[in-house]
Amino acid sequence: MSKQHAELMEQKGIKVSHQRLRILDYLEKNRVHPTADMILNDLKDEMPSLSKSTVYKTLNTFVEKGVLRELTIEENEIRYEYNLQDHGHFKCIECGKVFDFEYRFDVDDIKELKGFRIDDKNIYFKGLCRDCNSSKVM
Amino acid sequence: MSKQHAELMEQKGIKVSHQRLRILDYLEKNRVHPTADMILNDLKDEMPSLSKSTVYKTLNTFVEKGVLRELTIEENEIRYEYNLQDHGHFKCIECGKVFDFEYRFDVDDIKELKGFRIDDKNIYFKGLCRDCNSSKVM
DNA sequence: ATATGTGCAAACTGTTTGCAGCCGC
DNA sequence: GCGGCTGCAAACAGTTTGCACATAT
Repeated sequence: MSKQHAELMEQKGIKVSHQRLRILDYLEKNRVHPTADMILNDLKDEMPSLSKSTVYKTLNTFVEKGVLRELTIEENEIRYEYNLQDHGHFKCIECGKVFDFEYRFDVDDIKELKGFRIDDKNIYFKGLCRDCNSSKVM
Repeated sequence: MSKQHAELMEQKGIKVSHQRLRILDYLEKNRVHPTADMILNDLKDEMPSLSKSTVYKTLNTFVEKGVLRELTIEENEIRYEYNLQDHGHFKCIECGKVFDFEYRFDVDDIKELKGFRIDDKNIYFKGLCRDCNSSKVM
């Protein structure tokens, strides 16, 4: 919903613009952890003048202001997601899809990290998703 | 120890060469999860003719053959480590150091991943390490 | 002699930056 | 009219690639 997103931006001190709204709407709808390039390509159909630099700058702004989260799953690309809640990711090496999962991880148990301040937790697995795994077996 | 590394390479079907030995020795000694660039810079003092492409090609060979592990902590660089054992990483956003830690993570508990085949687990946190954290408090 | 590892430079890719022009308040 | 967002093109950085030469067996 554009209206809620406009409010969200104002709360976070981000100037509302057409491009920014569309990018945020896109990320809310397309929860596939897209890269900047995917976002650009998809939005270009409806907004032919949209530029690469606007997409990158916008995404960086959103990440800085805590509206989006950046994911490092592959080393050569940044993926973005709307879901700010703590959760893990699973990337299927066959079909390329990225799945979310919930986890419980007791950080206090880890003796090596006593006294550390943990700001950001990142957990991702790779392998075969259910569909790709079962079609492999057959 | 170069000799053990030479044997290891032979076991894994990697031809032994001077450059490859030195790079592997370096990674065994310098357990700081270096990037290709750090390795190149450090080794260039003793081996001025060593080239970027040799370092990259060698590291890729080692990763393919399972001698080294690749880490994705930052999205714009690949780090390498000699330690193949399953463990987590913590990167301090202040001093930049990367710490290892052991974890227990029961994957069978995760309902979203039932039926998935998990090949690779990757866990990394960011924040302040003990030293940087305590100097912040003061 | 042959196979393959090495080193140089150029190509590639995702991301960032500088700057002129445009838009909304 | 002003601030700042947008879009273009160029710059950048890490990585990969093509190719000629060097090297070891």
